[in-house]
Amino acid sequence: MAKRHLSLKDLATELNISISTVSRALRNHPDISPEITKKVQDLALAKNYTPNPLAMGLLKQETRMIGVIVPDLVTHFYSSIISGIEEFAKSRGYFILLASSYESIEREIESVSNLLKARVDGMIVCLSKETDRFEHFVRLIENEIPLVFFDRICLDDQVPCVAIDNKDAVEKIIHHFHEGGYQRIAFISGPAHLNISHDRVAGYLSGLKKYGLVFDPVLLRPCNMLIDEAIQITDEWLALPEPPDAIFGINDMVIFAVMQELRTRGIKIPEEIGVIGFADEFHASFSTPQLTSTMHPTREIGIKAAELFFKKMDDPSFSGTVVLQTKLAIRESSVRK
Amino acid sequence: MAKRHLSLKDLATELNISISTVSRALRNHPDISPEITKKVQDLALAKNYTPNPLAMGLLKQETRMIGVIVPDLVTHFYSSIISGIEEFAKSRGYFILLASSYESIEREIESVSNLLKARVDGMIVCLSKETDRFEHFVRLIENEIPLVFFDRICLDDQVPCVAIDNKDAVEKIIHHFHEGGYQRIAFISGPAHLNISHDRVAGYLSGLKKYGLVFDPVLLRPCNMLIDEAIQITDEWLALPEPPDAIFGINDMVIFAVMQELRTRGIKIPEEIGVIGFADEFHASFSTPQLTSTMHPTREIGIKAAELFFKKMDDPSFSGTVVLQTKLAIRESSVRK
DNA sequence: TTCCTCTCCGCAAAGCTTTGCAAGTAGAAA
DNA sequence: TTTCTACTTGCAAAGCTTTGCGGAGAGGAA
Repeated sequence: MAKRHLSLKDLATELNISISTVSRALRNHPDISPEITKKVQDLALAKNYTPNPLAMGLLKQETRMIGVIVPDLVTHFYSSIISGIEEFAKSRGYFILLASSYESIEREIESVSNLLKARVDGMIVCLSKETDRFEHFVRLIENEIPLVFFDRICLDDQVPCVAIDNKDAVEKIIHHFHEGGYQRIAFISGPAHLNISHDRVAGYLSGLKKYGLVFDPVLLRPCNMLIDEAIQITDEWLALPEPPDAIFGINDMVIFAVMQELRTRGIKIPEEIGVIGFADEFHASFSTPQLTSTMHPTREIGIKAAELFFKKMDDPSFSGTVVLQTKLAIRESSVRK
Repeated sequence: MAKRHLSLKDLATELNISISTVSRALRNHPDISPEITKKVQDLALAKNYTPNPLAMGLLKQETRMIGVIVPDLVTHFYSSIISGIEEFAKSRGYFILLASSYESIEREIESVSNLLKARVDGMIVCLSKETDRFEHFVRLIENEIPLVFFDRICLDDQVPCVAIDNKDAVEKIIHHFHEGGYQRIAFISGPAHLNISHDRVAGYLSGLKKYGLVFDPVLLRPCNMLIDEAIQITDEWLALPEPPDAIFGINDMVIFAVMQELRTRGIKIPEEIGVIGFADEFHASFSTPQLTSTMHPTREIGIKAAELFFKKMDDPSFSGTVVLQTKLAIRESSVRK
């Protein structure tokens, strides 16, 4: 199809000198005379020569590509993080090879394998919601392939991770609800094996305790992050003799589903039930009522993850988790008039 | 850093045969005896050998990577299309190299250049909103590098394109408003040089005519797709002696800004002003009131774009625009009770 | 004049794969 | 026994770049 790209050989032929001289001239090697150097560089510029990354990669044993695996591409949370990673990577001359696990561990494993086949220099990953075993990542570690996790993390004793302060984030939510006079705070959590779930549950328990609220096991429900499930749970709570007066959930999906269900049933937010989500600016601001939510520093997460990635490249023994703080953006859905 | 990947040489050394024999054995070449073939394949499987794409690329003059340039990564519209492209590409054994133009023509040009340096086999692109000159793409065409545009397109006499039926989409909107008794329909369009703008304007004009509505130039405003601008335009319309009774806009951003402004001013949707957007399911369904909107077949756009890409690879002379139909999802924001 | 020392440039290998061609062995035919 | 065919396998080049090392030429010193 495409015409062949220009190579050193082409330049060398045109100038009637050897390939190695051209190569050296382009890198300003002192062995090469100023005249030839100039002639070569001028021609390269005029003809728009760029070195062939395949050849370089073969030689240097690197592709300058980072594999990025996310649960999905369309959720704002992930696309924003990807955007951050991409920006930082680009500044270092690296490209991103994107793969989606579609929240499935099988496809996650497949993605790891595909990226490996593509010879990426390393990977930045957010676990799928199903991921409760990690052999596919252990294999990477054993082969000393740089790896970084973000948000949903594991193996953090060996792998650099970027996470938010999940416990603190939930305590902030409890605090805010408590201040507004809400008493029975319900939490739709995620799959138990995910760090974001149990860290947030920890925050839920410690938060309740801290503010002298009673823990009712009925009001803590794990879920698989599906809309129908969230609606189902909401229904069950509303059927309780003592239903909750506040609900928060583990992500956008879940909490918007709750809001819609409450609205369908004519339950007023925030008067009857206060609602808080983990959502992004755009969604939260344009919903009605505007949604109080924990704001993730998404772009920062991406940039930090990329930063750790390069650190890991330089120092294979590097690990440790960077914890970023969240901010509770208080809007209408949790503030009674 | 990472340990070297396994190569044919490693297998050859281990089996005490030549590299070429290993290569042939893996591809079931008839010249190789069944015993050796089996031995090689077993070892390759056991050791998890995968061919080095850099070497293959160098040899075959292809990278099996497609460069994808979008205005941004975080808008659902684009991420969903990317997801579609990725899926189709993966099924063909291709990877995607992602780049964002951030709606800037300079960064778009830079991205084209970066992807070229990375030696992608071709590109799939959605123009930035600023893009009103196309030399950077003409250069690709001249070098016979496969190129496909989607949504915001140009050079469609030489480049395969995927677009939606913009004119028809807007006519549907006008039709629906008209049926609901709305008379003064206002349209916040986009930059004049984009096809999506002028095609939709064409639909606006033909739609008004078709349904016997008067065209008032004041109610057709181009904008640069910024929130503040949309709010500003809304304000100006509301200050008119005869304000519009229906508004639709060129994308999510714009129309949510309008809704928020109307809400701030206590103007009832859809009773006083009907509103329709070009938005995605998720946003539209969870807003209040639920937003009537033109649904893009985003995933299909992505898949189709990828399909055309491969067609273009096979046949360099191929071009032509595939037009996909939209559907107007009627929800609350445009239906008076 | 002869030898030494710079200066400047080219050869060749390595990194990995595919593939045309040459070469080897074994068996069969003469 | 000799020669030819058929069957297997290996050599080497190409695709592109970097770099150690060897070499050629020029100039100066002895």
